Amino acid sequence: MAKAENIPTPAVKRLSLYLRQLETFDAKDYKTVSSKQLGEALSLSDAQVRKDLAYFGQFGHPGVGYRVPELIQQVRRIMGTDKISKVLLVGAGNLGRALISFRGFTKRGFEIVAVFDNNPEKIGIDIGSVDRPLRIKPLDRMAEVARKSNIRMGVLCVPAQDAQAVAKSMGEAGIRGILNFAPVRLQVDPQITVSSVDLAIHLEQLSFFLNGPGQSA
Amino acid sequence: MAKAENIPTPAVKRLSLYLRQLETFDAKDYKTVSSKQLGEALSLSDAQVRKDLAYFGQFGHPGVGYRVPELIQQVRRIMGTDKISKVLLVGAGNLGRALISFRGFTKRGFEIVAVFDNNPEKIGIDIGSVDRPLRIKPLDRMAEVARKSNIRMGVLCVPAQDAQAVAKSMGEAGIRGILNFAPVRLQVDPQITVSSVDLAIHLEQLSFFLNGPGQSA
DNA sequence: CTATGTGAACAGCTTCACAGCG
DNA sequence: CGCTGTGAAGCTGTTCACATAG
Repeated sequence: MAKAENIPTPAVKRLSLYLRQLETFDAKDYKTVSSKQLGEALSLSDAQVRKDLAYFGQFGHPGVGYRVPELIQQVRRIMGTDKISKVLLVGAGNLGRALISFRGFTKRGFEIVAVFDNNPEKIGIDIGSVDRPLRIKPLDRMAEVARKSNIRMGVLCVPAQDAQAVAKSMGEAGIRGILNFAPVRLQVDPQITVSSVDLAIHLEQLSFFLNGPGQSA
Repeated sequence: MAKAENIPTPAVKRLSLYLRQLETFDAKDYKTVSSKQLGEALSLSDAQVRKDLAYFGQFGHPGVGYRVPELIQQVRRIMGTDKISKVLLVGAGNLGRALISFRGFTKRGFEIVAVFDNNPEKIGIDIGSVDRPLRIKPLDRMAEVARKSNIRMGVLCVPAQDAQAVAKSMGEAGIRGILNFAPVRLQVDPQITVSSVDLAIHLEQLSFFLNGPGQSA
């Protein structure tokens, strides 16, 4: 019923959580699951779960709950992770290399297929797993490679001072979604979606709750 | 005026952003900055900036703006990052090792002082920078080390299936804030604060906006 | 009788608009 | 005058409670 435009952003975020939890239930051979069960596993109210899922369609069966494999398929389709998405990565530093080896991306339908860096000492080096190595390419080849392989998502893990420039290049290379690890607010064209992960900020949040105002210590 | 309890969570998150932006202005030798300037740099409204800062105290000077160095100090104090916080890390996999080498933590007042893993092949190995190596210790020594060094924050980057058990151990070791990279909802005692970073979910978010409903392609 | 989907009530956050201070 | 701090208004998201379907 809901037509994609009125869906609250928090609901979209939780959709990923539902998928993961559904997969866990599926692995345990649950055939159906109720909004209550799903909610308890994720610390959400049952009403929240129902309302969220209802934004995307009518998946539930009154008196029964949600059929697990069916809902998994639906959610994957909605999120576009029913097919594998090719991803490029820019910045072969510590974090970049860790992300290339990160299994979690592959598990959820993302494959890093190209790596770029502008450090001459890194270009040409193979990184990643031995069985499927990735050769680091110079940044100026990004547009060419992205277009040829039709890559539309990119991971950005270069130093903060380079991030804005690289984001611009990514846009010009046809990248439409950027996962940004640099601690800056990227200015990009409106058709490009940016999702930022700021590692230090998360620690600062913890610090606030531990050391901030209202603490006895 | 506001007494720490009524502060909206989003405002606390933005406080980190303000600090970072203020430091940028400070590096450019700005003496004062207005809520408008701060807001523009972070894509926030000026009213938002003023309201957020006002939750934590009266820092502004009417007709002038905010004095940059003064506000930096205040915000650091509020967040508890005016002093260096010791942090331990559990899980010396790819991500863990990348985080240990990550400069961003140090820059913002966090120092990783101990690393734990339960893989016998890793225990005893030195990782991190050559000048200040960290020797990987077995998990069962965590409580001892944490108490001796008075460590209250921890980074958790073990595989999903081990995360809950390790989180429990961290609680028992006196850790009060956990930065969790495992894709699970951790169940912890209420006095423990958890902040989770789920890398795959961020990519899924991008996928939704790129490949999800309402896309022409 | 069980569990969904959903309008209505509620809560929380953001924006507005302006009084007040330097 | 310029810019902050803040009640009031507005908006977005969450919870409630119930009609409805199996």
